[in-house]
Amino acid sequence: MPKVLSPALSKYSRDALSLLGALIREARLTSTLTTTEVSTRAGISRGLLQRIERGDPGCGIGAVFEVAAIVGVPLFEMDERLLPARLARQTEKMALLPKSVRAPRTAVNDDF
Amino acid sequence: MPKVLSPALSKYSRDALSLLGALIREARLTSTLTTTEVSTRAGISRGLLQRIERGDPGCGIGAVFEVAAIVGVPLFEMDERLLPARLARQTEKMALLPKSVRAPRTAVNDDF
DNA sequence: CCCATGCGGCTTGTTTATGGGCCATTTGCC
DNA sequence: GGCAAATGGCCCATAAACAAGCCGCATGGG
Repeated sequence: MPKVLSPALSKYSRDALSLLGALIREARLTSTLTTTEVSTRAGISRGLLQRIERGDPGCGIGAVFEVAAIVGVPLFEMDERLLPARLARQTEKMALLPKSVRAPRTAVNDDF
Repeated sequence: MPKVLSPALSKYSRDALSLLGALIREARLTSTLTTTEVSTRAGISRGLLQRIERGDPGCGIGAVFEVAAIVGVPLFEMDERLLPARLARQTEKMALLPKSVRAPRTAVNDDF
């Protein structure tokens, strides 16, 4: 018995996935790199690269990011050099907020 | 006998993963949502959400994007409403480039 | 037009992630 | 300080991703 079918991603997520895949494919073709080339560099199989370019939600995010990096698709609309600094800043911010959240009465309970 | 250990992601990818996880966690805490809350809404387990916030490369990209969407982390530094149009434009562009690439002599063979 | 080659899809076996449970610890509100 | 709740970590069974190899078809250069 199959079970209920994965809850289905939101349209936003699916669109984002498709877009990322398309950007990767475009970057690869523009660079004149074959699927074999890129997949080998990324340390993944050619089949997985195809799924990534197709926008398959099941792909490991590590593999996707790695491929994006290889073909030159910026992950955060941000230069590669800036990322470490950005991460450092973010990490600092994290220290300032609470480690855990407290139950808000009931979700959005503003009936007063 | 194990095998060689996954090729290890590039620093860029690892940083990007960590940053995304941190952004998600920040957004969740800011919204006062518990891990259980968010994971339930995303249709994933609490454990997976924890790995996502930790920046685990093995997480399915679909799950990560879905969580990001739920807590409100913009995937492409772009408003949710703009995504479909952006995807459409990209899709059009894709039609214009070659479906396959031709072998570049030999990698970067410009010894003339 | 012909051919080499890139590509997409499929199958199979194995590795791996995921879900669900549980516990110990930390955290923040009262 | 006390306590309920949130978090993080671990284990196990199952489902799923992944690699590898093969195919025929499409494609673009010569």
